[in-house]
Amino acid sequence: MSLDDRKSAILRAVVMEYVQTAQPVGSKRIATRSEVSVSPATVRSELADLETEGYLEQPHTSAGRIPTEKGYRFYVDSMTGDEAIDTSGVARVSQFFAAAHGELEQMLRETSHLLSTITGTAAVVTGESAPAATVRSVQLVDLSATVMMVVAVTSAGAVVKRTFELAPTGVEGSDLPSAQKVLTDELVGRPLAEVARHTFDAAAPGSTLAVLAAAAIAEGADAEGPQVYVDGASRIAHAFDARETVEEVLTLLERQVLIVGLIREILDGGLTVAIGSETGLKPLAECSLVVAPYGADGEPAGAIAVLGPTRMDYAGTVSAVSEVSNRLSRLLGED
Amino acid sequence: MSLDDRKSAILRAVVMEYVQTAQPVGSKRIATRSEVSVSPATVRSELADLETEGYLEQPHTSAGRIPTEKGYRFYVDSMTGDEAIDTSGVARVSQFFAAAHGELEQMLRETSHLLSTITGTAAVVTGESAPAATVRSVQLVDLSATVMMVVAVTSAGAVVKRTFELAPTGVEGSDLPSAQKVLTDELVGRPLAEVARHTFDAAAPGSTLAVLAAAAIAEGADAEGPQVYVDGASRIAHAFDARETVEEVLTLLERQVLIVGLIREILDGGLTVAIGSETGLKPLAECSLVVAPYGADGEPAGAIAVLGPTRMDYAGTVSAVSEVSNRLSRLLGED
DNA sequence: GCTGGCACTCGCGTACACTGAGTGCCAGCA
DNA sequence: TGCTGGCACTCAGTGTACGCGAGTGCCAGC
Repeated sequence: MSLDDRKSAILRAVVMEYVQTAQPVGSKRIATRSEVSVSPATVRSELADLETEGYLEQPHTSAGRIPTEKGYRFYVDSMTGDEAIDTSGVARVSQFFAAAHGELEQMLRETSHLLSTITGTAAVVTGESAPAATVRSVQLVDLSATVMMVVAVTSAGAVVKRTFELAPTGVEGSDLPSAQKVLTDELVGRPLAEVARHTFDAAAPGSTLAVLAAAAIAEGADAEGPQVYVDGASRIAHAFDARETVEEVLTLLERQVLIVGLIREILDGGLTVAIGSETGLKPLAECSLVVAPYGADGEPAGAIAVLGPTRMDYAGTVSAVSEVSNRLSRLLGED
Repeated sequence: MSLDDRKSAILRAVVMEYVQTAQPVGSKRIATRSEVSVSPATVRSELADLETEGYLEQPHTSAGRIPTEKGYRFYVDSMTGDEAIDTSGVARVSQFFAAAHGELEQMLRETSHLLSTITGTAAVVTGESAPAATVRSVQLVDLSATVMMVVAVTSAGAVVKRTFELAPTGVEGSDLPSAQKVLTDELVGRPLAEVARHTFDAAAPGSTLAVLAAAAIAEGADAEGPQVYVDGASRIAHAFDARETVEEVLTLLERQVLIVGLIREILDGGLTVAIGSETGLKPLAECSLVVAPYGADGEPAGAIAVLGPTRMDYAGTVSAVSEVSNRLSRLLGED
């Protein structure tokens, strides 16, 4: 069911006005906007239609209209990309990525901060999942007589580390050099996910220590958990009146596994907007999520997301997320 | 200025009652508690005294009393350790540390979660500061033709990593083995803080690459930032009515550098309680902070802290923080 | 088909009285 | 001297009444 031009313009005007003022918007205010040049009475008639069609709702009889999820959805779907181009936001993104350097993790952390600052709400950046990468280097380090640490670097530049105890197993720490050689020879080049089930030649010197170390790497990779960088959670407190809502949303943001799953669920090839119940989570009934993947050369490496109230600046947020995702992908592609 | 027994008992009763109910407490309720067996009129007279002495205040004339910072301070100073022993909390701490194993970082993260769950408010765990440790191992890894990564492990088991580019410097990646040897020979055993100003023999093969790598390590150690694990920030939303306060406190919790500085500032050898303005930060005017150091064999390794409203369960929180700090220290001492 | 006009609805803010928890003070009692 | 019951007083919070005004739906007329 599509809307005629005037209805569409009015609906879009309602959304923009409501997003900006957080107040139910009435016919008079719409009529004075430039997009529609008709009288308030005409607008009222259109508003009534839009309400019966489910795009708008009235908090109470004598109030203006506010968009429903369906209304926001129409607005988002009808965005052309040229509304409210926040040049300062884009400029900040450019500036950030021009100056970006150094560690991937730190950069992702800063990216989430950037997104949060630009959009004025909470931002999440997801790092790549480790298991896909291959082992690039393995290093054994003895921390004490009985404790060893194994550090593996993956082709993606991620570091997996884990300490393990020698004492209960009776393995000699003096096997370190030979175990080091076994590990390097046998694991480098293999996918991280295969390390757990790799079998070593039991006859080779240092192989028992190598087995322990390999197991530790596998454990470390599992325990690592998802890489998630959340920033601007405090801004959620700004967005909602009900402290209960604030608490629920914040709690969700703390459950990183949930967030990662949610983003993965919503992600759909490109930039996606999930509005209210579309997120599939009860605590997010009043929230919207804008997600986009990033990665070099079409290989998805992770995702960036912005979480705000349904009443959010979709145009600005989408352009910010899109810009960050593009620049981030390009940067990764350079390496 | 010390208080006589009855005044002290009444003040303590007011604090306990207010912490529990969040309501200004009146003379009648105090009189019906078991600690004091006098009439409400007598209690009123004492309350009036306590108010003029600055331990209590009245929100308005016809309301009960609530403790001032001075009142809370007296209460905390007069705690003997045997009030409201939350056995279930201590049991959970025991259980947690009995099952604890594996990576230090992950354990600290889980520790902050534990503290937050037990105390019902926000918890912070600080990791050790890297610069103090010495270098235990250095590993060079080539990620691509032009990008290298250097990974250093410290004696404390911390990993410092950093990528750096070869391209602009014209350094050959083929020098890797010799640079690896130079780095290992010259850096292992030295404090991490000294790596930045170490000079290499320019004549040695691979020394230019080694210089780059050493600089990268130093950068990585700096960029690492403080290790901070915050959990239960969402519970702050529960503690305050004013969304403004919530936002300020949450923002503070996001500024990890601030938190670390704050904790270091407050920490004073042992378990310390900072009440309201004692924290020295405006946004925390209505908060209290319970901090305690941990570390093996008297060597401080970090700190744990609980951040809640001034109206918090001091007895329970102090016992939880104390228990966690002890168990954590003991666990670290075992290694 | 758009518009101005009109009657209607209803949330919100103000005013006001009432209630009740809690206080300070005082006279009397042990 | 110190505790207690009694009493007048204060004042936040609550409920009711009411006018205002923003906003609506409907309709006759251009």
